[in-house]
Amino acid sequence: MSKLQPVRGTRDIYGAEARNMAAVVETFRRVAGSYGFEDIATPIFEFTEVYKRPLGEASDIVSKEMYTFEDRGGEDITLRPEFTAGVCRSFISEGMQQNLPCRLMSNGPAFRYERPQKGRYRQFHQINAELLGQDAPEADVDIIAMAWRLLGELGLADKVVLELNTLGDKESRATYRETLVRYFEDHKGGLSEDSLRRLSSNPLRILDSKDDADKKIVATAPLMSDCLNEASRSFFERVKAGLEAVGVPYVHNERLVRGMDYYTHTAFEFVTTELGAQGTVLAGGRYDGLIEQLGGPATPGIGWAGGIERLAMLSKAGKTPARPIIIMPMGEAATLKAFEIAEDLRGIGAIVTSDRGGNLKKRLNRANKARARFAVIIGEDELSGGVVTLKDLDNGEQRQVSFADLAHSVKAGV
RNA sequence: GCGGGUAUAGUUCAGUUGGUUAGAACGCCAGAUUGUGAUUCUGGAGGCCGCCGGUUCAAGUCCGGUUACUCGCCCCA
Repeated sequence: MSKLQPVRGTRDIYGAEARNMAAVVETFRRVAGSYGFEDIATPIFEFTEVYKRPLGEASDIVSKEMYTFEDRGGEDITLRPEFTAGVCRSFISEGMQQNLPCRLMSNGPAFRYERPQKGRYRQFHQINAELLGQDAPEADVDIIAMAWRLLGELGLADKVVLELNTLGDKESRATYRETLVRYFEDHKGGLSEDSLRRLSSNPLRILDSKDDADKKIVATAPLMSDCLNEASRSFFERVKAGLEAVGVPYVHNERLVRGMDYYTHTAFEFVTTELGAQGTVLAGGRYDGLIEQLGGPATPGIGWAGGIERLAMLSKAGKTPARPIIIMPMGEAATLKAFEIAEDLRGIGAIVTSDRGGNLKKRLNRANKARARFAVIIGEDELSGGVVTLKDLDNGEQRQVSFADLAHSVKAGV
């Protein structure tokens, strides 16, 4: 008996989980707003080329994780696997270079065909921030400080560590890559199968390997910091100095690399040990060549993305909604009057629903399950007397209150 | 794509060395009040034991396959 269930790697989000995720998004929008970021909502699918080119043909995302299909018009379409490329496409399409810098925030689903795991889904949700048009390292500091503030407001300052690294500019990165490949070629015999594959596809990734044999070789591998040219070195120094000035703690992790090809200079990850293998909760970096690569005007950029599910699992920031008031009209005339009463109570900010079904016993029972604070009972007796019966569901006490006094009584918490 | 674990009621789980009508708790429904809940009492509904096949006189239980979930690898938010 195959049950009707959501597609593998997708799921229904409701209840406490939905509240926690909504709280992450709300906090993000408020915090990013305070740094001058404004909303942008780009389509959740784009022409495949938009993702393929910047991410790199050989990247895992492009080579095996994208949801790509041909639509009915024969267009090659891909569901967004990440936000940055789409936002940059939008920047170009809309001619935003006229008004730099752009501070753009967005949130929503992204799609990757991966094996699901705790904190990893095929449809997952991200918050995303991009700062376009500033090439100074202080922009990196701004955007990382914003992430740190967000994490703090989510109560995660103690659960998360900022790991920071630089990939250098194009030139430094190329030099390092060569140096590294040469080193690993000399130690080929000891490398794991995965790392041998990475040697040709993404040698920097080997630095991040969890294989014990690899780790030994990596331990004595040449460092990025030894291959940085002067410009890259001073860029990184200014990022670090800025972070210290603004009070964001970090650790320099020489082994931190990025999956996407388009990153340059600053790369960072906020990681936690509380989510098993999916420890990265928010990550990003600088991507100075990306917009040009997509065919736009050369424009520097830096941004990050945070996993909403992962942040929500850690922070549990969602609040249970305020307790409702439930109106229980008995009879036709009372039912009509109840509409008016309900609207009055909503007018003072209360959460109000009406329960018109079944006997009073059933309705009170349901009210109890709904965590209701008050029941407002209105039958023929009440109606003719111009009152309602206001019942406090915590202590069981009830009394008659006139229509005119009801809102006031409820507000006073009586 | 690769490896480990799990699959029994709406939910969380029991279920002996294979043995006949598969259980508990919570939840749900009804009754004990005709206009008074959350407590209490009584009763009830709800399971092709994930699916397919094999071994056996006999399978929820053993074996194989499959699917889903889950943990890890890969990769990533």
